[in-house]
Amino acid sequence: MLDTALAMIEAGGVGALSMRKLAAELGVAPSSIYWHVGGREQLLGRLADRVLADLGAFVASGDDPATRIMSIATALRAQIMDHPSRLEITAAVGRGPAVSFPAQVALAREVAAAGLEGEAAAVAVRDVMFLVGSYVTLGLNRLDRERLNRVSTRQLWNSEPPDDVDPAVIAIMRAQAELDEVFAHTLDVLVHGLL
Amino acid sequence: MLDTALAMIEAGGVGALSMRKLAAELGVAPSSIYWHVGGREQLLGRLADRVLADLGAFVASGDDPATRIMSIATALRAQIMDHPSRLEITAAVGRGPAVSFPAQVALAREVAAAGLEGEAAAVAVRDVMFLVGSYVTLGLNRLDRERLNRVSTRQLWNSEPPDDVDPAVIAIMRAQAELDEVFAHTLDVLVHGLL
DNA sequence: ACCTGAACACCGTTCAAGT
DNA sequence: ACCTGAACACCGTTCAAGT
Repeated sequence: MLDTALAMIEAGGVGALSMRKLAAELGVAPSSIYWHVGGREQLLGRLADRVLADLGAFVASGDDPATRIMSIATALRAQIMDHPSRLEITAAVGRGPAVSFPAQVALAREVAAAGLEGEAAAVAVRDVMFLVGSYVTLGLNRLDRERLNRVSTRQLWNSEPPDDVDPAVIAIMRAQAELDEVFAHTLDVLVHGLL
Repeated sequence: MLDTALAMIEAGGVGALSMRKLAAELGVAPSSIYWHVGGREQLLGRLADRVLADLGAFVASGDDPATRIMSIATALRAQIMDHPSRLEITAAVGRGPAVSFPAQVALAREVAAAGLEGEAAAVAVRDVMFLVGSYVTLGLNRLDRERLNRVSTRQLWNSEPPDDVDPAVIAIMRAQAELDEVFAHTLDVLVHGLL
């Protein structure tokens, strides 16, 4: 039953998990599910337990400290964006941050290896973690609205170009912004600034 | 009617806007609303038009370029976090990014004033805008789950402290992370790194 | 111990019928 | 032109009743 629920979520997001549909899928009355797990919230809680239980450890790669730190941040983001339903599930029960804990610990080690201590080290870990966290949240929000015909700011740079801004800049702002690239660049600047 | 709908959203988020409740509030049959606006999505669309129509311009403050750029980023974030329903509404109809357009233009001006040109300028605008955007998204997600008893990573640093990490770092990680502070620090490092 | 049927209180949306 | 009532197809949840 947990597997069936997971499959529904993986197919259409947490919103696609319906108690009645799940019951139908299992060939059982909706009320039967309530006897077993006790409601939608608890069902998601069980799934969250599972997700958090098989969270892998993180290994940094690269030679210099900056590269190693960036490798962890990038790996965490990739891990989540590759399996968005995992974070969706934990977030739905208010345990989203827990997903990042192993990465946070790995990051703390690398930051120490880079020579940072005490508050400077903690601040570095936090800045990087929140950068990943916020970019991931943004990425998931985008997935949610993928089908909607969005009005991006790109279109606005096209339809209402300000006349006192460098045309070269306007031209670039009109192009598609790749979230991956923006993240990578920001991470680069941030990490080098922190060390 | 748009005002009543807006009031409902401001009180409990976009999720709290129910066609039937809105009808009841107006003392009218649900089907009457459909005659006027044609459905929930179009109602939100109308509200989004309104929000986007009275978007104010941005004025930078401060003397040096870095401060001025940061002032815009901070102001945009504050503006959204102060009136989360505005972004919620535009985001619900896939026009969330449009909210940041005036700030984006202001930012482009300041970046140019700071001496950046062409791609370097565009990259700077983008990095800063996405930082704000991602932090705002994270902030709104938090608002959504405010009532849920969240398991933060702080608690995990407490219950499962890794033994090979500097105790001083662990102590700080256990403390409450203020989103505002993390954002401000990351923005500072990023902007100075970009210029 | 486990499952069902029926009910309750909700949704968004449509549409023939009224005025 | 504007509004209603009734209906349809959904939700999550509860609970007495069955086996």
